[in-house]
Amino acid sequence: MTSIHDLARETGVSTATVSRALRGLPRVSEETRQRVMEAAVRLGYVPSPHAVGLASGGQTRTVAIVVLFVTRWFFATVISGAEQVLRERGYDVLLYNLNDDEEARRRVLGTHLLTKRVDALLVVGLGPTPQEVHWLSSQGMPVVTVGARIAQWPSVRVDDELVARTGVEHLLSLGHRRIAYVGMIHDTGISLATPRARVRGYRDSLRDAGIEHDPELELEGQFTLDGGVAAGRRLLELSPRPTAVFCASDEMAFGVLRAARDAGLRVPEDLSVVGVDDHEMASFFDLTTIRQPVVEQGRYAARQVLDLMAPDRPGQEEDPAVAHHVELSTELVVRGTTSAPGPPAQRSE
Amino acid sequence: MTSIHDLARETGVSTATVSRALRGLPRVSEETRQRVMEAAVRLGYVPSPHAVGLASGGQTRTVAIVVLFVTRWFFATVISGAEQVLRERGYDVLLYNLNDDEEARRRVLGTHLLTKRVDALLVVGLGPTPQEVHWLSSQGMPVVTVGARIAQWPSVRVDDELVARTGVEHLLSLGHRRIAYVGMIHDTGISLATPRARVRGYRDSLRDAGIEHDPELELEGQFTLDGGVAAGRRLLELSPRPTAVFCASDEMAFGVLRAARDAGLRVPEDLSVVGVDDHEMASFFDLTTIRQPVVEQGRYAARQVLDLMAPDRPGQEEDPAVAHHVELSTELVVRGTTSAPGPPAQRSE
DNA sequence: ACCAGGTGGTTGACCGGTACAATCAGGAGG
DNA sequence: CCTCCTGATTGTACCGGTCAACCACCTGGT
Repeated sequence: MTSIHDLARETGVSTATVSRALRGLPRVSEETRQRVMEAAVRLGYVPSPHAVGLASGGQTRTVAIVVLFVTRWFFATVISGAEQVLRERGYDVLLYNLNDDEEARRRVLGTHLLTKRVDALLVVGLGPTPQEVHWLSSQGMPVVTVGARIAQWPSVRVDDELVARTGVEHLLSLGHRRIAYVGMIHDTGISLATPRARVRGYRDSLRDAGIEHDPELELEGQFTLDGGVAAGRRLLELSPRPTAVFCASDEMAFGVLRAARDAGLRVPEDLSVVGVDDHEMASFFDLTTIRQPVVEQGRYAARQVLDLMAPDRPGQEEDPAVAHHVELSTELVVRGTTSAPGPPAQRSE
Repeated sequence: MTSIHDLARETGVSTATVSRALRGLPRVSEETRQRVMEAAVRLGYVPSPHAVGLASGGQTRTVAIVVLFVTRWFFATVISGAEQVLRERGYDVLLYNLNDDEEARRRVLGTHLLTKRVDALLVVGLGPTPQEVHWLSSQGMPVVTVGARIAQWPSVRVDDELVARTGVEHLLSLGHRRIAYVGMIHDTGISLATPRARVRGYRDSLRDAGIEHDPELELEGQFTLDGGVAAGRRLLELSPRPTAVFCASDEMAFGVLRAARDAGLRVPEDLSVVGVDDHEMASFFDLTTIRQPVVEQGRYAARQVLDLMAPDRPGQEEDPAVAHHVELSTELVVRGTTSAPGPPAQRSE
């Protein structure tokens, strides 16, 4: 590997001059700069990131993004939004895919990041434990969360409780009274703020409408297609059957639709279904859903991370002590999977 | 930030001893080691990756993965497979999402990677230009490709030509003669080996069956859902209509199914559809498809990358001069979207 | 003719570790 | 009692850059 010293020898100037020439700093004659540049290209010179980092204050120009599942549409989309704005600003993205592995989570949040390979951290969809929050803060690591609200850190999210209320109230307004919930009920170890807020919204809406809470109607869906199918099946075995289902994600809603179809039920006549996300396939299934801006959440979070790292920019006059929580708005998209409940006993058998 | 010097002062030993104590090297008394460890924890010591890298031969323990679209199921899944095995071995993943941006591709493959932030490179789904190949090779960068075969570099792929043949021959064997192709026809700038091989396989199968090649039946699908819908629509306006479609990806196949449904056609009676991938939603649509092992391709590629970086391991007796090309096997999964063509003129109008 | 000030460039001290040669203390062996 | 050996530890030269201080030279004002 050719180093800056080789270039210096080659062009007959000092390493300092080479360094400045290459970085376009002043105090280098145009002629020298040309010579250096030429030599750099000719010898295929590439600066060592380690040396650069060491010498100039330890920046890595890298941001870590921690997600639960890269393969899930929501996460992949957030990543894609964030990656784009980070790359535009010259930052690289280090990806940690926890894959629901508690052990991996511990290592990543506890030890690996601490190795300071990274200037900042973007946590998507999982709420770090207070311990981890404390640890990362004490290391001076700038962190932004997406989908979870930690007091100390800026966050970007949607109002998950409102999301659930919107969905459930849509169903209530159509006349449904027996409304099921498919989502995540029990924590699987990795604590998720989102599912919890959504159940809460669901329950509150029902309560506000004077409907008693029926634990039988709350099902585990794991936020996956298959989880949705399984939940859907169990749901349809109940009697009386619910007339509507609110699913905490579109993917689970797809699963429920499938289960309904398999059971020979008509949607929406026999069963209304609402999802959350406006997944790229939602319109495909003609699914009524609560749309949330996903790429935007990624973009926004990335910008917050950048702000965090460059605290003093002109025109920014905010109190740095107050973490900035952004809540993006959501929107009910009514499509074909919801309608008023059909006549209660129209099935033949 | 506390450095190794602070620890040395704190414990009253030299930095050299601290370094060895922390890394578990011999020639350090157990007692000293304990003292150092304790101090490290107490002061929240974290070694600087830059310093480590600089001092010990410039390794970064980071592998870059370059993909076209993180949001696409195939890519996300490959990433997830690769990330897992890399992380197990202590490597981090730097993600570059090209997002079909020719400019970004140039920067990443041409300049950014060269900054040597990375020990190796995993390229998924795009074939670097000969120039880029040469450039990266000359920099001594280990590269493995997924889905494209570059002579100089190891690769992991499926036989895309065979994939297409399998699909088309399945349709031929059912009696179809007028078979359309939906995939990518024209390069969008970023050169893709996969789509090209699949068209080739499609054409060859038809030729072998003595069917003349009809350019009207080859449609651009962009490998997306929407692209599939659009292609499907155009397809169904043709007359005579094709009786079957081979789609180069499941996502496009979903789109075609949608278009068919919208047009009031029955699948498979009026139109047979075959996809490629066995996408997680394929069984959902009851789609006949050619399954390819996706996570495995990621895993396998990651292992190859690791081998490339650790050339001499016991039990490895291969010729290093010969790049290793792995071809994983695929499998036709027959589901409900294919059948013999229906009676040619059974439609009423 | 002399000094202020700007340009083009050099030197050497870091940055935070690693690695290797040298040192040192404390038995074992002769 | 001296030599040799061994395990523990230290000193210090790197690794490949950046940065501040310093220098020589030239120009122009007075």
